[in-house]
Amino acid sequence: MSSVRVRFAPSPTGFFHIGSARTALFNWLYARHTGGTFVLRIEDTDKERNSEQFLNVIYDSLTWLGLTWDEGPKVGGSFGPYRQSERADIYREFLAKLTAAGRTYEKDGAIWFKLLGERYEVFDDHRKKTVTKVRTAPSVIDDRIRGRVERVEDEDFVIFRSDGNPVFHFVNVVDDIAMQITHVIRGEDHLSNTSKHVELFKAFGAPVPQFAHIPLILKQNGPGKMSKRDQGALIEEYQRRGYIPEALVNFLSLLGWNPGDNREKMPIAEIVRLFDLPGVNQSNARFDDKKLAHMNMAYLLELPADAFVAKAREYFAGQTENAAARTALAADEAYFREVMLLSQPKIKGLEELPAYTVYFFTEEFPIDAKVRDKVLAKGEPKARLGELIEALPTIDFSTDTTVEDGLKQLIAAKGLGFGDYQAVARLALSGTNVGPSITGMMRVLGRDRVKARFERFLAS
RNA sequence: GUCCCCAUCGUCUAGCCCGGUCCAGGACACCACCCUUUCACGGUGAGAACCGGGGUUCGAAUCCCCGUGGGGACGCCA
Repeated sequence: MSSVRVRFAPSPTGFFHIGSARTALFNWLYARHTGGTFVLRIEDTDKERNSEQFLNVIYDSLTWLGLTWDEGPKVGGSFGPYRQSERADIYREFLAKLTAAGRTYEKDGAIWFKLLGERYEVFDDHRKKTVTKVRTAPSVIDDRIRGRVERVEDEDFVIFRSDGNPVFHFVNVVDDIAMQITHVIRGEDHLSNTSKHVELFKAFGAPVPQFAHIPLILKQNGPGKMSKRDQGALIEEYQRRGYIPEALVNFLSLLGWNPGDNREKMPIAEIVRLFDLPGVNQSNARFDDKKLAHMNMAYLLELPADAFVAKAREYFAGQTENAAARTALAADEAYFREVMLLSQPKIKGLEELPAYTVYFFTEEFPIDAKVRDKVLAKGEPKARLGELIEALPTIDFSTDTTVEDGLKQLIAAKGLGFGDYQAVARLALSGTNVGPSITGMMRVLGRDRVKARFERFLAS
């Protein structure tokens, strides 16, 4: 194990979103790439806005994505506790050090961090008030992604609120020191905070960690960075919609990073092998759900049969509000499997499955009126269906190929084309014009059900 | 307003560090065609970009400067 220690430090103040997941992923990737340690630390110092529900969403989402942490809540570690709400003593201790060094003062009931340098007053246009500034040397940040960044930190800031709770900048730095974090990999929105953090590290006499500020993910439509309210922003939404976590991770890894060649779909082990901080882009990336969906389809397509059926079953089980899903789940297991495998090469996402397969599980499936009119308008579809019914006893239903052979014999005998039978048979069987191959459909439905549906359609 | 970051097809990006191999490559999306038993998958092809202006240089997507544009920060939120 290398000496690299990175941390992902979310605060449970809202649902877990894409941007947070990507930050977690890049930390995780760096830890795995270097053989280092990935620490999960919960920054829950703002008692007003935290909730256990959001905390569980963080655990669930990280676990679902496969971003397992080496130290943190649930798994422990030698630098715990890993929830800041449980580290009050540590913060008091560190505060005492700062106070002993003469770097703090009290104002309005809060404790402030005192910058070193000459003080002067100036009117701040933006905040519309007079503020006290300090002449300080610029903080130099040697960022592993941005390069050298200079920023002047010229105002004292609060480190303990008047309610006695420590503030983000303080706990963040204290914990990075206490947990011996070597690399701080976080969103670029923190770049301007970094000078505060550097001043604190220095005041503590602690080594400043390596910083790596990754680009932000911008919302797909409209200006600004992606926020929790945006369409498609929440990880749990993808979980609910049956996305393959590996596909989401693969997609996320490509938002701001690439392997240096044209490859996109890659196993996670390969991403881990190639990932490094200097390879991360400096510019923000716009989220593109179409590309994500495409990646998901690619993963779905190559899932082994057992895995696909298991995923499908899991997805259906989660759709408790969906009548089609409930009905499908109640069906015979082997039959369910056949239906799913027939559909696997056809769908773009698991969420299509209940509607896509509804007619396999019930006789009460909807008939698409437009398709019906279209099919009925051409040729003599009902006559063809009658011929099919006659031929049914001679068709071998054991495999797709035998069904196909049977159909071909009929077609040859009548001197017609496949298309003359396909559309009407499909309509009678499924009520629509999209679906798996007609031969596979017939085989899975079975002779009796096929016959009944053909006859019912003729009678209608 | 101040400070910081960024800038290649509509989008994600390769190329930039180490100027010439780039009339700029790949992917998603879109369009056309092919495959086909519907719908997809797949295949082939088309359209589509170096933000603008200066400079350095024999030569700049690549280096420098200035604009402009985009993003972020400026909380007793994190």
